[in-house]
Amino acid sequence: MIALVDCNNFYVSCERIFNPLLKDKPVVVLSNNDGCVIARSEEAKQIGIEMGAPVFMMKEILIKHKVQVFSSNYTLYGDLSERVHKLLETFTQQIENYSIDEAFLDFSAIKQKNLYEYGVQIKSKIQQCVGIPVTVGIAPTKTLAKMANRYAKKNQNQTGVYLLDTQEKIRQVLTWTAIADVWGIGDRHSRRLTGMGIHTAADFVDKLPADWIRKNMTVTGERMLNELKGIPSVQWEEMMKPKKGICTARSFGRLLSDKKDIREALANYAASCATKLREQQSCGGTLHIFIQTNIHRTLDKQYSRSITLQLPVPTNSSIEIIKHAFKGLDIIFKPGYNYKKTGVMVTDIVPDKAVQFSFFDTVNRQRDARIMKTVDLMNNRFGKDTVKLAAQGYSKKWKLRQERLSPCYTTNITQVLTIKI
DNA sequence: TCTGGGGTCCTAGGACCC
DNA sequence: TCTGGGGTCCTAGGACCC
Repeated sequence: MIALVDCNNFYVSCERIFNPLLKDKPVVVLSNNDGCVIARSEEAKQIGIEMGAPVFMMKEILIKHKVQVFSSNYTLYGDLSERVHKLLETFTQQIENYSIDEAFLDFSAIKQKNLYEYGVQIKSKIQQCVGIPVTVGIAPTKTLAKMANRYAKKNQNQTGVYLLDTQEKIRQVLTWTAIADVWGIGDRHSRRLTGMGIHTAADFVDKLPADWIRKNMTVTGERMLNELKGIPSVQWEEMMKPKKGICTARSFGRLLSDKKDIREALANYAASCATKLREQQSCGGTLHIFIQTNIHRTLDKQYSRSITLQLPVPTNSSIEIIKHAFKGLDIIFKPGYNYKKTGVMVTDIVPDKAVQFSFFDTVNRQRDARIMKTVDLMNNRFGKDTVKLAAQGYSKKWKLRQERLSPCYTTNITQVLTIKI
């Protein structure tokens, strides 16, 4: 059996740990730049705030119901996520950290007979040690575990733990689950399927021939069908695989037209990509740089362009990646536009131990690697960007709007001390 | 005035090889 | 009337996830 442990309204729950007054009140957390709603408490869901809704369209309802609003604080959420995952590791050896707020646990080696009880133990342990409420769904496959989890969440009479261990229970939940809510069914497929009279997961299993699914929904659809029938078909990914693409891109807090400012933003995003590469001990061989105006401002002149640069030698040095990013920007930047966003994507990623050097290389790579290692060491100890390249600048005209940011309670010592005083 | 930021996998079709 | 039979690699685009 497989369990899916999912943190309830994760970002909101994180904010609540350190601010108990938020309990029982409608709370939302916003996307970068305070643009959209990306997490909602139960109370916020009930008054009709939709996932992904732009904040400026929700203003009235937010004020009317005195909704507590927070900018997203990924430093805080990341740290709490790590604590939850660490704790889960004490329950089973085989664990897949699926996302910031979810993990799959393989129960096949668990001795305890009563898996429902085991689920309850997990739930209370995380509540007690981290303070985050979670829901546990247990079933024979990942897809069914997802479904069991959702069932436990949506049914008030459930305890937050649901065990799908008999054919009758599986049947019941398949009938209860709308096709659009099946893991792996997105907007496109759900519209197509409901148009054909497939409304529930049970319809999908009963009414569609396997070869139709294979033909129209590729092998992914076929796997889903198996999973719903109780045959495990989705791969188990124990180890974190190194990323094949790394991207840092942000909308600016306001529109920018000065190339200097965009350069500075781009330098920071490039440095961030380089840091992520070093974290996973990789180097990137290809760089994609892009800039774009704000597509929502229909009256503005629009421009968007990207460029792909082949690096002479794969690298993870911030110095080099920033240099090449600037070269790309020089080619694609056009003056006279209001820019909204820029970004860097790195692909053709290889392990840093397997870099193919060039006979004609002019870069002192050993020296740069030592510099980067030292910079990382200092930044890990004293905080992000304690040491950075001059090109990353200080003006920060591009920086995010974060008007309602909570403190980094668990990672910033000075901040925490200040709060205590 | 204001609309997020990351990722993955799969397939079809083209270009090329012997 | 008949027009080979394997392969590989790459890219763009679609669909999905959180």
